[in-house]
Amino acid sequence: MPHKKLKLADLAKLAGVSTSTASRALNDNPLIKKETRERVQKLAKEHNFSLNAAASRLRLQKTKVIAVLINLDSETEQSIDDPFLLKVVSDINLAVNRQGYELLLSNSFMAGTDWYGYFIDGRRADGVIVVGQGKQQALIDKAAKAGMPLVVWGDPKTDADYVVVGSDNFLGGELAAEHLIAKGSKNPMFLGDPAHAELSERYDGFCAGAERAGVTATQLLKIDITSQAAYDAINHKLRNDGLDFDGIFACSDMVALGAMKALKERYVSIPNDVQVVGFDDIAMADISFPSLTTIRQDTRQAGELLVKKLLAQLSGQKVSSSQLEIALIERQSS
Amino acid sequence: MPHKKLKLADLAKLAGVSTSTASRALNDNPLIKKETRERVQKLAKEHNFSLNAAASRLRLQKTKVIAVLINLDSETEQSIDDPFLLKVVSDINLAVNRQGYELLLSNSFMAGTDWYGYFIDGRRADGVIVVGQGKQQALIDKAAKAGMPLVVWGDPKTDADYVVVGSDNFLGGELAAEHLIAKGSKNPMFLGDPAHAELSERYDGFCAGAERAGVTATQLLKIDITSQAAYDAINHKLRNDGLDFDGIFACSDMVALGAMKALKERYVSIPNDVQVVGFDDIAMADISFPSLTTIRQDTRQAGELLVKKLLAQLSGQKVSSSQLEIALIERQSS
DNA sequence: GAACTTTATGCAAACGTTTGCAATAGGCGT
DNA sequence: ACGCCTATTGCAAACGTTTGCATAAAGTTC
Repeated sequence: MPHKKLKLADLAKLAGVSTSTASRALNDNPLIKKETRERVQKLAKEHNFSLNAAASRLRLQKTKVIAVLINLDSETEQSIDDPFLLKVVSDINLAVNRQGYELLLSNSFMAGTDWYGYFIDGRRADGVIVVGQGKQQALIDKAAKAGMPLVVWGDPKTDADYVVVGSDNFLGGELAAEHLIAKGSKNPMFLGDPAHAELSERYDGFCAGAERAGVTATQLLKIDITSQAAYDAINHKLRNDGLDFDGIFACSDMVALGAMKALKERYVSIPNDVQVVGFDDIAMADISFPSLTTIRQDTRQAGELLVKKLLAQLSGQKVSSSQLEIALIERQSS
Repeated sequence: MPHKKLKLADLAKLAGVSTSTASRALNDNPLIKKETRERVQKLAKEHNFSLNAAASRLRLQKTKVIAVLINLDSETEQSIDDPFLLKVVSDINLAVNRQGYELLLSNSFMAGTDWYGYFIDGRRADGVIVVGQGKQQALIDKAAKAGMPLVVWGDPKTDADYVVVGSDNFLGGELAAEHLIAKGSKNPMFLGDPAHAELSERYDGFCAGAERAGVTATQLLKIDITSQAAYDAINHKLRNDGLDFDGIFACSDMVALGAMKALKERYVSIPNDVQVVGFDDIAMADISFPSLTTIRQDTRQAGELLVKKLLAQLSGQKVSSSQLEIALIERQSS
């Protein structure tokens, strides 16, 4: 039997009511007698009826869709391979669904530069969650100014007129520095690129924490934030400067893992010669050997909060940025 | 200036033409005089005009959306954390966009059990890509029988009446076995769970390859396919049986990494005492120490092919399952 | 029993596109 | 001048919901 597609009107006919009654019944509108409502709903289930979302959206001017815009750093079209970002997206997905919304996965390639037009005017989504501030702060600003319901995963200390949710990166840096020093490190080093908003917070926190713990001279090894770059940089540094550090605070776990590989290859003992602290707490942190001490970002709560704030905006409330709590997870690398 | 939302009719008025002409002009319909077309298009750009997707979909009965349905193995609602699956999704995303489609990220939580009704009747998507056959083969079958445009990422040897794209898992197993043995392994072991369709192929290939290379007695260590389970299982085995194997073919890189951690902790040298080969080639394979020899799955090509086949279905063509080529990437662990 | 309220339902318009068909205008051959 | 063809545009219907308003039936009050 070929699939016979029913519309609301057909369902209504089956139930012996008008289309309007059927519509209201499906929405559990108390205007309709309870008995009727249940009859219609039961019939809908039996026939696997589902509303035409396109028609519904057109009529309601609402999509019940949230777009997630992944802000790739690179200009070149390429897939995301940062496991942490993917984890964030995955947790957003869950939170979105839990609120009865659907998730449109997008990127600047599709959205172009006029995000408001594309998503909102185009009735593709009711609001947007931007993951990663990347280099497109200007576009985010523009969209926010146009009044687009918008929440950004990034550095919550960003001074902008849009809402940002992110971890307390400064505190994370502090914790890392204090931990390294408490574990005996005299020459801790920061590995990352303070040019990124979030990372600069981590670096500042790192310096502040170190100073407070009595270590004023911290090194900064500036690199692209990939594990490959970390690997190369540490190799290069060991060759040139020798082992003039005894602790590393890496700006992400992937960077930390890259650094550790270089250390291990050169028989630098972790944590005896060099202690390492990462950031994110991706799955690999626990599986690497030695396992990686790191600052955990609570992605589950992040997803929850991002969505909650976006929905609040949609219902007209004024919301503000906020920070997520973080925690140091101590493992073997320190 | 508050954002003034224009509809097609407004744009038409601006251009001094009728709505129908404007519509056709935007679609580059040659019925319309070239000059007029260009005028309308230019005007659209200037005013950041974008069509109301809801209205368009309603009228066209097409959404230009492809849904990606992530088939979680576990019953419990939880986020995906398998980096390989995420990579697949990410590459599908790119391929989808390249074809001018949008990507609806979904899961069984939203779609319920009547996928056809939800996605197709509900006009949420034109077709669905299922990632991971998981335990819901029945649901996939049902959707396929209902005539839903559908492509599955999984084991292409699956005998089902839906289209599957996946790697040549059998060949992967063979390559792994041959490589291990060529590198001197006498007692290679498979680490994984042959209950899964894809993994059973890998296991069968592994056995066949070993046999052909002259090793008839291969071990099988059956585990949940997580790195934690692998870690635990290897630890347990070393304690109970001692080191009675000298090669591991892990069913995935994550499993391999978990196993390697256990080996390293007990000072079993890789690759001297035990050689390890993984499967997938996730980013971590290269960064782990020692770096992991593995069978690379070409996720980029996978995304491309999945989308291509789905679109072919949409245009009424008959398509069949197909296998992706794989390659052994030799690194330090073997 | 008239006037009024309450409860339950139906009618019809509107959301913004796309497209078959009709219409207009100009060109050209006879 | 007439018919006919082509090129370009416009009219109006349709896609399937949702909802303000009208309606109808039934209950309540005086």
